[in-house]
Amino acid sequence: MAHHRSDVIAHAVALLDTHGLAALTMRRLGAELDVQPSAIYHHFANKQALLAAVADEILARGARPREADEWPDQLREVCSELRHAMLACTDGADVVATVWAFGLGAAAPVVEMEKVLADAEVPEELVPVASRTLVHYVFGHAFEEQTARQAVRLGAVERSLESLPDFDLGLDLVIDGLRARLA
Amino acid sequence: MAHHRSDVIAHAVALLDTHGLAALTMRRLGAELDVQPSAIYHHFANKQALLAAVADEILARGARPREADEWPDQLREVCSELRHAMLACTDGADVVATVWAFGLGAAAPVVEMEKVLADAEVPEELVPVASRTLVHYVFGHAFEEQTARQAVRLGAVERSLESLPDFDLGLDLVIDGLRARLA
DNA sequence: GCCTAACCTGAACACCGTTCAGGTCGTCCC
DNA sequence: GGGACGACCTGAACGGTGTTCAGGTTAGGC
Repeated sequence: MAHHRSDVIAHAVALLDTHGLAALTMRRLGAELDVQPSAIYHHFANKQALLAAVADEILARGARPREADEWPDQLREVCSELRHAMLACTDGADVVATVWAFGLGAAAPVVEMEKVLADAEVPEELVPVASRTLVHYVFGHAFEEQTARQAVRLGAVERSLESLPDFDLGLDLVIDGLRARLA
Repeated sequence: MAHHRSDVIAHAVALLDTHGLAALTMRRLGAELDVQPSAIYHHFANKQALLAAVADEILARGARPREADEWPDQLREVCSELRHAMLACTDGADVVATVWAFGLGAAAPVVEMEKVLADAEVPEELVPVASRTLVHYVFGHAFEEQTARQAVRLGAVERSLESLPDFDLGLDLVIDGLRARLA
């Protein structure tokens, strides 16, 4: 039975979630689809392109309605959605952050942040600075949390998970800095 | 002629810098040292341990004297040193950030940041939040800058490098947020 | 009923990290 | 002088990896 591109993505996300990024192999994904590994190359030019699609799918699955009126809460909404979408899937932060850094996908959250900032009358030259600072914070926090949790689970390293700083507190730090810049 | 652990690290950093992370292979490193790949395992338990040592070496090479008196400038000094150390070596940000996230090394900058913050009478519960926010920002910014630059150089993606936000501006955003929290 | 496009096969290529039994060599101690 | 020991290395192998390619199958539109 023939598969579509979306089938491949769905199976890739499932494989990623259940067995982690290391298990997301062309061979294993092929086996999961009951297909030769080379068949996947009919749908994606290479593994990077597959991962880009996977990252976009992870973000799409985490979409939540927008409800806030004020820009600080709007930023919190976007950042929180981004964070939860990545944490909802094993190694999600790694995949999304890498794909985004390469400029291959996962761009939607940053675009939305820049729109919120522009609507809030943040000076034009400050918009990219603020959006990047926010997204770097969200990626860094999620990546560290997910990686540390996994390192502990695998027993690779002894490290207290209690020391992980609170997400919202750090986010408010950046938002406060932005607010101070607007006054 | 027999090599020491430090020889292996030096050659690994050189290989990383000249040909990038993808070329930092046990086989290639062995060839560079005129030695079988398996010989490296006499010095390091596995590649992760090698990379941890490489990350520490990258940071050590970027060390610069401390001159600032006030805590905001002290933070800028530490962050700037960390950033430049990573950018000085091809894929340096990737290596250092990954090693740090796994808790295998590259911890010195964060320790120093926490000391600066504690000495500045930042509330105890805010110290880890602030240090993590800063380090996530520095890692994220450096990683994006290095990755984007490489993606463009390889022609993998069309993307303007002009849109990269200024490092110091974003850093000041976080420091301002911290300052507001102290008042 | 043919043709085209989508989808897939199966084998191969050139790598990768890692393991292991064994070998060499210098240094220290008796 | 001789033996033990530790550091360092060999060479082959194992079980993976992403990717390529010529060719095969099959479903749908004209």
